[in-house]
Amino acid sequence: MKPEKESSEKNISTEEKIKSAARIVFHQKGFAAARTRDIAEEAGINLALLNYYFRSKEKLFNIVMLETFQDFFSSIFSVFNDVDTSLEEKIEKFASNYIDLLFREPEIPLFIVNEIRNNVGELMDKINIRNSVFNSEFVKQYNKAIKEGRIRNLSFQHFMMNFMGLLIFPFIAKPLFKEINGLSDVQFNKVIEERKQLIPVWLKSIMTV
Amino acid sequence: MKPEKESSEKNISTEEKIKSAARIVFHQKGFAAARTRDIAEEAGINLALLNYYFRSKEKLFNIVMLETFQDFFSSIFSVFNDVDTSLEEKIEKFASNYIDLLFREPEIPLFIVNEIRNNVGELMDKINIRNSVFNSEFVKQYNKAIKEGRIRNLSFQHFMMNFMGLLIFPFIAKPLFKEINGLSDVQFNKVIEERKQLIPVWLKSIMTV
DNA sequence: GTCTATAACGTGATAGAC
DNA sequence: GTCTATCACGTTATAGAC
Repeated sequence: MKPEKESSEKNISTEEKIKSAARIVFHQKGFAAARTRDIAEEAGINLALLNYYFRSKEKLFNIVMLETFQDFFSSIFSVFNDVDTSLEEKIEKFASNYIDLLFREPEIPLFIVNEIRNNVGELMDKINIRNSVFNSEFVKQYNKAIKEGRIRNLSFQHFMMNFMGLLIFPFIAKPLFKEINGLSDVQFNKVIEERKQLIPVWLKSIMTV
Repeated sequence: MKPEKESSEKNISTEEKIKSAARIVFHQKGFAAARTRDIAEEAGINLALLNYYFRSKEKLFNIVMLETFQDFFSSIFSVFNDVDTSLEEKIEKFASNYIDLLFREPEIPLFIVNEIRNNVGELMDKINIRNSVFNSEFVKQYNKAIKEGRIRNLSFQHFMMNFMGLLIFPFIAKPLFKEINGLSDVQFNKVIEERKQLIPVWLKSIMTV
């Protein structure tokens, strides 16, 4: 009775409708606060169909979560593994690309961070992010630059915390920053836009102090 | 029937027991995923007592949230408004104090950021953080330093995003950093401990580039 | 004030008609 | 495949005895 190998247009379309509705609702509310009824409504379908296609809320969530992670991290590694760019160019390109990505999907960082905490391990194994990072062209170039004395001998751990903190945290704490500085959405985005250029400059100054 | 002005030892003690149990559970799981049964069990009391003292899960949550915010932000402003320290000293002291605070209560940043998003406004008004920041001694010193040309003309918005991002983000993304770098809890804490000294140095180099 | 028992409700999931 | 109606269960909240 499960629609496993079906390929009629209508079938695929409905399944995708549910999945993309689930992305929206889960990203916004997290697993616990999201209701299957919200997802069904967002998708414009009946609640029963959700269970027909995905069997349970949890199974649907796991699919959404895994896809979100893969999307999010694959966009990182495409820049990190480009063999034709220097370390400095990678940093600039990454900052710019990543901020664009966060403009498009600003809820993802908080979603990822929350659900990692509730999952720990089970998920991490599936995407094996550790190896992807350490075998990347970026890390090789980073270590080479240190060996050649071109940048300060700062552990990659600190570098990553700095880079991600500077890029991602403003999105995570967006409502707080907006309130403190009295910014509209447009003004906030303008401040973030400036950071595309600023963050690489700041990182460079940190690395060469 | 409500225990409004009661002051017998036993009464206060039970109310406090529930509230501090609620802090623990809410901080860990957020509002939606926390169950009143968890809180009652954590407090070592009967579930009915929770409703007797606080009327509802939501009312209890609002109290916990407000107190958490006040604790968290008041610890900021005590450093920011010390008139006897320089800008540089405030940055050093704040970094050190704040990291110690986060060691003690590492779930708070994620809790705050999540619940601000689900609340927006209603909560912000109550603590009026905007005025507290802009009237602080810290901001005055920051602007004075710019006017005197001692530091770069970088808007306070960016400075705050940088400072908070460098300090707080590692705690928010702790499981991710631990996994990527293959760190134990002890090793992770050691890395963070190093940042107490490093972050002020980095900020200074950013501000004088 | 504190407990047990239970009501009232919301939510995930399924049966069965079409 | 899609819908309506309903079940089954977990959770919040309350009534009432002590």
